[in-house]
Amino acid sequence: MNTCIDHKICLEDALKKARALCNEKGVKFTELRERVLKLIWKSHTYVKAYDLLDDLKKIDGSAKPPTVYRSLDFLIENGFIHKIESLNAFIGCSHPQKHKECYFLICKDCQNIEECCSESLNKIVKSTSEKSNFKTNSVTLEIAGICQECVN
Amino acid sequence: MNTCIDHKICLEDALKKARALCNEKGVKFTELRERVLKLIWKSHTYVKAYDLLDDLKKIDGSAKPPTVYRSLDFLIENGFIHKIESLNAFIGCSHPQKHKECYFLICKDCQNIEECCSESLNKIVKSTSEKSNFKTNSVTLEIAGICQECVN
DNA sequence: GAAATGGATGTTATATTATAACATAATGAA
DNA sequence: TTCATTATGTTATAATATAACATCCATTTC
Repeated sequence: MNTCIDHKICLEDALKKARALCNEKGVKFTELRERVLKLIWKSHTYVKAYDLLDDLKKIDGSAKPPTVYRSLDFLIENGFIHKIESLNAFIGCSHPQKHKECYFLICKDCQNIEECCSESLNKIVKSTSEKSNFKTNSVTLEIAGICQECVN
Repeated sequence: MNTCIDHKICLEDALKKARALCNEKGVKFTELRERVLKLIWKSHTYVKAYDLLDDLKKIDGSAKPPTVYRSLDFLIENGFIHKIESLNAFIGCSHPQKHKECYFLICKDCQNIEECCSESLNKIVKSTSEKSNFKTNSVTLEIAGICQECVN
């Protein structure tokens, strides 16, 4: 369940964390990257790359696909956003400090995505795949359905 | 772990099951659809739509993207193949009779994909998402890594 | 058997998602 | 300052997927 009440706080929080982590890692949180992260955090709904591009163009008319995709790559690499594979879309990460395997609850009604972590679920997924003697590198777990708000 | 020894058997088995299920359901297993299913079952590695298209063109020079995508849609709808979201690729389903939620072990080395089912894992995923009062419709669980063969 | 129906396929065009390759600018280290 | 590196700009194109309309073909209904 999404606990966001004042979304300004989500946004500020995400930017603050990103700034801090970039500092810590010695990577650059450039104006462009910040802009893109802001646009992604406009809401809790997922965002498509070319919609981002349209938004960016309003600020900088010269923005082009690589402008967006490079920023997305940076933000993903550094754990500030996630790609939602089943939607070819992107969503802000709510805990980039302790970025690790998480899963996503994708509401088909309101397009909100909730990012969740479950240590026990992680363990079970890993141990299940290890039964097949499979060496796991990454797990994509995306659950589509209807969120609590929309069920009611 | 993939137990395929004689792949002809996998292929024949898949075709037989598809024929039987189409009969049962009263849907048409046309020549085109059979061709596409055969091409997908050429191996246990995942297949990309436009590679399929190239293969199809060798048989029927007039094949075009919709030719492939329509067959893929049919095969997915009827549970004969799966789409691998994290790869934009397709793979045959090894148990279309009792088609249900399964997960995929995707080897980044050999491109083989193993389809697995775990009733207990299913249950845990569902119950975990229900804790968020989320009404689950579909689960995408794709695990990338190195398969047993390739580890050795 | 003719006509009507609906599903499958053919065909053209285009939408959507993403990257390659090379040019230029900005930043920071030596 | 020069050099190296990283970031961004720019052009072009690759890769993935669907819309829309035409035609064909099988089945049924008369």
